[in-house]
Amino acid sequence: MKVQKEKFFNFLSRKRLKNTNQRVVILEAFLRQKSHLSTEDFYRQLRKKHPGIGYATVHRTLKLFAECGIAAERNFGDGQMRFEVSREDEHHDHLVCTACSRIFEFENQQIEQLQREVAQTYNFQISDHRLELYGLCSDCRPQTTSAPQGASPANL
Amino acid sequence: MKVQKEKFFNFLSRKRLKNTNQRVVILEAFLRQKSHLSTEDFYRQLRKKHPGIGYATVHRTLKLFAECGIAAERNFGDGQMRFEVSREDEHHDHLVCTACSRIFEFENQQIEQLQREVAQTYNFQISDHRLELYGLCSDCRPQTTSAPQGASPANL
DNA sequence: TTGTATTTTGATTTCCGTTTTCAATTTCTA
DNA sequence: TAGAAATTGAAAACGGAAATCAAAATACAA
Repeated sequence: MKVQKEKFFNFLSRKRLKNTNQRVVILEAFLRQKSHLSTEDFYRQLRKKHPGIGYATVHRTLKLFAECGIAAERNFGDGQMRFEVSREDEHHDHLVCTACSRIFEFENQQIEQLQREVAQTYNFQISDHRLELYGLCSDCRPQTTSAPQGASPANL
Repeated sequence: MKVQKEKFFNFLSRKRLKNTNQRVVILEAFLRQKSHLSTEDFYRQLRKKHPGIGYATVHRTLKLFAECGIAAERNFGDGQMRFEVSREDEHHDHLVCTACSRIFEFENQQIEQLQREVAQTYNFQISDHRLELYGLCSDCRPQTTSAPQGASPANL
C-alpha cells in the first residue's frame, strides 16, 4: 500500500496537481477496499464515513488513480465501470459468477504465454488484454459435477 | 446462412412472435454484414437501402437475434454494443487494434482448454467467456519487432 | 505569514447510447 | 374477413459517465 501511495503523490507533484484532503481520503479508502467496486458502490461506501465528499470528486479521483497506474478499470459488461487496486507485478483475470455477481481472480501463466504467441502470429503488439470466464461459482452451480456440460442450449 | 434463418424463424414461431417485413430485411442485412458493427453503425448502413425502418426496431431485432442464438453481443469497452453473427460450432476471440479500431478474430483450442482447467480448479461452471487482446495491429505498430517491450511505461 | 494565481470541489447539468412508451399499423388465427 | 395480439417508429425516459461553473482550497512567492 505504501508503494501505491507514493506512486500517487509522485504523480500529483509531477503533474503539478494539488494534494487535497479529499484525495487522501479517497486514496486510503480505495487501497483499503478489497472487491471490484463500481464507482457508485465505492461512493456509497465512502459516504458513510465522509458524507461531505461529492460523487464527481470520487469519479475524478478514481480516474486519476487509473491514470497514474495504481488502479485498473474493469468492465464486466454490466454497464458499470469498476476499479481495482493494481499491483506493479502481477496481472490476473476474472471468473464472474452470473448468479451471485461475485468476482474471483486467477492467474495463469500458460494462458498468458499462449496469448503472446497468438499475438506474434498476427504480428500484433499487445498492450493489454482481458480474459473473463462467466458462469456459476461453486456456491451457485446446481449440484455436483457429474453431468456433461451442454445442458443449457441457449448459452454460447 | 440458411441455418441461421431457419433458426430465427423457428424461434419466432416457437415464441408466437410475428414474422414481419422489417425482421426479414434486418435479418438478411445482418447475415450479410461482415464486421463487428455497433447498433448505430448497422442502423446507418441499413438505412441507405431501407429508410423507413426505425432505430428501435433494429435494436429490438438485434436483441432477438442474440436471444435466439444467431447473434453474439460484444462489448469492447468503448461504450458501444456490437453484434456479430455467431456460428453453431466455433468460438473465437478477438484482437482489437487500439489505433485503427479494426478487430481481428482468432481461435485457440489450447487456451480454451486451459480455461476449462482453471474453471475446474475453482469448481466453476463456465457458460461463456471473453478474451480480448488490445494493442497495435501489424499496420499500426511502430516499425519492425526488434525492440524489447516496455517502452511505454504508463501502459499495463 | 500573507497575497494571489491556480487548482479543486461538489451540486448540477449535459451527454450519449440503450431501452421503454404508446398510439397507429400490421400480422396471424379462426 | 374480423378481431385479438404483436409490431412499428417517433419520441421520451433512463442510467451512468463526463463536463460545467461558481465557490473554496491549495501552493508558491514575496
